[in-house]
Amino acid sequence: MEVRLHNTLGREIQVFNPINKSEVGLYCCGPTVYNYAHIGNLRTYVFEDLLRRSLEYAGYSVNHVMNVTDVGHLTGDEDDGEDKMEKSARETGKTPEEVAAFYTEAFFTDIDRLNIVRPKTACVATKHIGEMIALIKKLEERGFTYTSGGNVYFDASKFERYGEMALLDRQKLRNGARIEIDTNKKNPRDFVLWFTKSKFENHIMQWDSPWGKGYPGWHIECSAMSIKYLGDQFDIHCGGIDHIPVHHTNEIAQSEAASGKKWVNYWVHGEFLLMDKQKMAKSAGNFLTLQTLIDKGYEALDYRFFCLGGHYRSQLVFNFDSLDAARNARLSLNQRVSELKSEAEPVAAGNLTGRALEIMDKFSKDILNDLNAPKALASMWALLKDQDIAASEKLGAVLEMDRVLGLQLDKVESDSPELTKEEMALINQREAARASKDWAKADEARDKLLSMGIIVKDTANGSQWKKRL
RNA sequence: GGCGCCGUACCCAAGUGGUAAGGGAGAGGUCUGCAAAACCUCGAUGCAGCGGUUCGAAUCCGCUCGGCGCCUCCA
Repeated sequence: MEVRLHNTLGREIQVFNPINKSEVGLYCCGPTVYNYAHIGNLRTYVFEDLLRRSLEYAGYSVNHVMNVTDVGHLTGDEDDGEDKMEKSARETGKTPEEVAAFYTEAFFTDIDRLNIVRPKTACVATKHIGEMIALIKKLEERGFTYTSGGNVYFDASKFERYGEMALLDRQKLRNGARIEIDTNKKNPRDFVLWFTKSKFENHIMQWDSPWGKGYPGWHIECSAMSIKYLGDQFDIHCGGIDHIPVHHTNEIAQSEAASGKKWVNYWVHGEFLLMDKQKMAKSAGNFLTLQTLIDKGYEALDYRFFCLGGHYRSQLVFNFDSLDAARNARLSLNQRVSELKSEAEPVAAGNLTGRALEIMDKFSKDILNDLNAPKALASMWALLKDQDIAASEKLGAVLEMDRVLGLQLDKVESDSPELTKEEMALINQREAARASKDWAKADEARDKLLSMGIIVKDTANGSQWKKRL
């Protein structure tokens, strides 16, 4: 099946053609583990998971690599010049290593709860300092660097296509609009590859290098690690839209300057989650974590479902009314799947026929056309609500869809639970009360069953029951 | 100041030239002892506003209004 993706290089939807027909190289920018991920960050990982699952759905094997940044970089707008990792460490009384370990674990807990498939390789920055130094040396040998004020800089003027993806040439950049200008730079677009002159005192995390003891610049780790695990040319690199102008621009410059080749063929970027019409950001203090949602009684998958309701390239407005809508919709979805499971065995995806096959094909076409999850979900509802499709076909199709959607429909229990003796006794008591028209007693039994998680419904064929999902 | 983008029903949200997907909430109905669930029906003659192009525009162009992001912390 053909996959189409919006490529930031060229700003258009393109047919995806991998370098290697069987395996796709996919690099996703990962977390900086100095704090919890917020749900805006997690939206991007849900999008990347949708991308990975879609590629696998289309028949590709995906070599998925993600970095874990445990080297701190500069803090926020009210920058006091401190390293994020070390700031967090100081505030919590831990070492940077302990901080990294704690938030790395928290991050993977979150993505597991969201049913995001873990990357095949999660590479840690501090374990790849050697590769970073080697890459900087290569850039130095090829004449793309200079040293100033003790730091090694990338000379952007030496790389002709600098800023091409971000369309920087069309912009009249306002230098230092938001940050302090580094007077060591020859050109505002230059960036640090290796620091030896720390702006901050007593920097804990430092390594020996040919340029002196110090630590790497922000961008070099992604280039060094992606090249190590995926080669100096690979298929897809993704991340948040905010990375286009700086981080990814600089990554492209240093990677292509080092190899002399085009580095990445497709750049795919996810849009922001908005909170009260503003971007959700740690620095703005308006962020929510997944755990906060769970503490409020939502499930992680409710948030995943919410994310799938919007297209990854559109800003998505978060509020609790919308999250409630997602939760209710998912509850209804699970109920339907549960009922289908009690009625029939799923038809294998390859054996779908008729209307179910038609809907399945539309679903595939939409999801593989730049990951249009909202359209795909509409197909899913069309399938489930169709009166003429057999339960076995519906179940087979919806489970196939869930390979991409990742809503754990395979784990939904069949809607014919075994009851305990006590529960069964209550059912029988209620039936007896109903037979003698003792409605108060019957309702009491129903309420008690409900409190035990059993929903009773009366049909023409007698009472039926199901577990509350 | 420059650049990128958005404005679709009560809410969220698809739709980039052919006559408005889907979800949630809501209303009415069937069924029921009552519920619940399920199912049926209803819901924008309209896509921020005003012009223009076109046989035809939410979709293209212009202007106006409103909003978001970026311009080296950022998903």
